[in-house]
Amino acid sequence: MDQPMREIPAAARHAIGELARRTGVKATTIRWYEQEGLLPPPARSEGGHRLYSDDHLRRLGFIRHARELGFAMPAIRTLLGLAGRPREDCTTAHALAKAQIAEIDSRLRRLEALRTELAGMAAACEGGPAQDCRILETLADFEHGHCQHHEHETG
Amino acid sequence: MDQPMREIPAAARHAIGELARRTGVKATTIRWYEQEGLLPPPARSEGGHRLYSDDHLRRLGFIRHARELGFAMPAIRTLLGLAGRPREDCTTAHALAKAQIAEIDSRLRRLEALRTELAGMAAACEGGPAQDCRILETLADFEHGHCQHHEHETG
DNA sequence: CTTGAACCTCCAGCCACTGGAGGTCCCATA
DNA sequence: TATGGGACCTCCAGTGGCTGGAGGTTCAAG
Repeated sequence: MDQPMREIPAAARHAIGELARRTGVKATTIRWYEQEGLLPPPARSEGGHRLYSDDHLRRLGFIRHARELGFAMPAIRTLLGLAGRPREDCTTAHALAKAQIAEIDSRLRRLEALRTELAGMAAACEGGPAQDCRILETLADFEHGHCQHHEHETG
Repeated sequence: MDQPMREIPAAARHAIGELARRTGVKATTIRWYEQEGLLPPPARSEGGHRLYSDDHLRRLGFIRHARELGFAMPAIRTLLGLAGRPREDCTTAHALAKAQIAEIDSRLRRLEALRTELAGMAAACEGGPAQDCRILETLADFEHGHCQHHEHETG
């Protein structure tokens, strides 16, 4: 009997392109994460190519997932740190998640308001020359809503 | 009788700070708009301070309003151009507004999905040590959703 | 005339990457 | 073993839409 069990998976070596393919994070971005200290520097081949372990793969997946959920980099750093200290209480993670939800809620409200206003503008416009266009008119009404919504989001 | 009518309002001169106060756009941003060609260079005082006309004020209001609605700079340039050619058909404005609505709709859908996932994570976590934290667990599940949502928005 | 707020220019920095230039390495096939 | 071409390397500049600071000048009120 051969003994394939001795090959522990965590030691597998993956090129950057493979990591990119498997996580959906571009190779350039992976290198940038390394530079920023989010991902530890991997081993290198003799020629200098990066060789990643399964730990790298997992960590990168964690980062990607957190990014997709809209967590900012500082929050991700915190979460990564916490994930690496399993005995610590997870209150921080909880707080970060709640803050993220609150952030998303505020964006949702803002976007819904924008949507309503845009839809109103678009519906009011009946075509024809620009001088009669309700869209342009509404935009030009610069006094409008000046004090109502100065929470800025840009979209 | 004096003749105050001769003082046409469009010729009034406003300092950059006044423009900033009245439009809610910071002075630095106003200067930057000028640099980017969104706002024409205003007159200057002898000492070099910018002196804006009411036309500037209106144009800046237009820009601010469009920005608040989430239009990107290129779209704003187009809208400004259109607003300056009143005889032209406003189809372009209509199309831009519709595109903006579509963009907002897509962001809304994405944010709603994120909200759902985050809320689920937060609800599943019952506190305790990080090693049992469902939030961290979910984040670490890097295979998760890899193929479902690769429209990226980052929140 | 003095004060100090407002203004000026220039330039660097923010976030989270992205892309290009110019070169090197790896490995599958002939 | 040679070769071709794709994957990889580093370095650096650019993206959008501003923002802030340094260091100096001007303006208007008192």
